[in-house]
Amino acid sequence: MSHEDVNPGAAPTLDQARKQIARYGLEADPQAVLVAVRLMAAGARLDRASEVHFARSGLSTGRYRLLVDLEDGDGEKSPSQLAKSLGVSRATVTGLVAGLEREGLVARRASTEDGRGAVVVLTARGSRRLHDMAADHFARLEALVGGLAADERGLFLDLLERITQRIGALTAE
Amino acid sequence: MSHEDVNPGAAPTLDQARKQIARYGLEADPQAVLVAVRLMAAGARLDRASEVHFARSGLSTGRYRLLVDLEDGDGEKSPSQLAKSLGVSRATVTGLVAGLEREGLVARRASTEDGRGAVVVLTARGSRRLHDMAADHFARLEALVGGLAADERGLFLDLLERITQRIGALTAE
DNA sequence: CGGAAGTAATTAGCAAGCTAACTATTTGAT
DNA sequence: ATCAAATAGTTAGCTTGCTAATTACTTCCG
Repeated sequence: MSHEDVNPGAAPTLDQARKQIARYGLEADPQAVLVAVRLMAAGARLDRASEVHFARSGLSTGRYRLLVDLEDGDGEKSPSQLAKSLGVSRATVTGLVAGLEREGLVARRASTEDGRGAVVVLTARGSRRLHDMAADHFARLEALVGGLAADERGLFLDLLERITQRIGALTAE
Repeated sequence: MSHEDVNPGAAPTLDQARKQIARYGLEADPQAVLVAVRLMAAGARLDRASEVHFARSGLSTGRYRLLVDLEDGDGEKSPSQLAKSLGVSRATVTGLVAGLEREGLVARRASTEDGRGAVVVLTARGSRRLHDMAADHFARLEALVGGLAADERGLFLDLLERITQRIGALTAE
C-alpha cells in the first residue's frame, strides 16, 4: 500500500485532470476541465446533502421545492405549470403531489375551466410545514455560503450563471 | 394570466429569495440564500445533463466515473476502494460494476490476499471506450466553462471550494 | 359540426443512489 | 485456540427522477 490518503469522495485535482488529458493525447485546458468536473462533483454532493436536510422535515428536495413554488404563487397551480417552473417532467410532479397529498400538505381539485386539468392547492398544514422549517432552513443555507464575503457572493453568482447558461453544450447536437 | 414568462426550470431570483425571507419574518441575507439555492439548482441541472451526455456512450455518470477511477489507478481496485474514492456506498459500486461487467468494460476477480475481497479490473474494451469518448467529452467540458476567462476560472474554483467545504453545515447536528 | 391533432394527467417500467440486513472471512483479544 | 467484533461484498427494498404509453378532454380546421 502507498502513503496516499484515499480521501473519501475526493474532489479531483488539477494533476488528475492533466494526467487524463495527457493520456488521451488531447489539447484541453486542464483548469477548465477541472472546473467542470469539480462543479459536477459539488452538485452531486450538494444534492445528496440536500435530501438529508429536507428529510428531517419529512420532505424531499423535490417536495420542498414544489411547496415553495405553490406558496410563491397564489397557493395553487396546475401540475403542468408546476412541472414547468420546477423544471421537471409532469410525471415527476404527479409523484411529488401524490406524496404531498398523502401527508395532507397539498390538495388536488379538478380544474373548473379545463376538464382535463387539475389544480394543486397548498393546504394550511402545508403552509405551516414551510413556516416551521424556515428558520432552520435559511440559517443552514446562509451557513453554506458563510465562507464568502458579500462581494464574493455576487462574483460567484455571476460566474456560476455564466457556466449554467452553457449546460446545454454538454448535451447539444 | 400575467405577463410573467414561466421560464422553464427558472433559476430563482433575488426578489424571490427576499419575498420568502420576508414571508417568514427572518433576518437572512437574501443574496446568501440566493447563492445557495442557485448552486443547488445548477447542481441538479448539471447532474441530469451529465446523465444525458454519458448516455450517448452507453454509460451513466456513475459508470463513467468508476472507469476513470480504475484507469487513474493501475487499472484495478477493490469495490471498497472504489466506493471510497467515488464517494458512493459499496452497494452502489456493486450495481455499477454489475452493469459494467455485463458490457465487458470491467471484469471481477476474487482477491488473492483476502478471501472476502474482490478486485475490479478495467478491460481492454473498457479502456477503449474511455479513449473513444475522450475527445468529445473533454471538448464539452471545456465548452461548459468556455464563458470564463482563465483567471475567472481560478477564482471560481476557489469560491466553489470554500462553499463545498461547508456542505456539512446543511446536515450537521 | 365532426374528426384529427394537440394537451393534461396518470401509469408502468427503468436507472442510480441510499440504508439495513445477511453471508463469509479476517482480525484481535483473552 | 477460540470466539467476538470488524470488514468485504451482495441483496432487498426504498425514493427520485426519467421516458413512453394510455386515457381523457380541447381545439381547430374543413
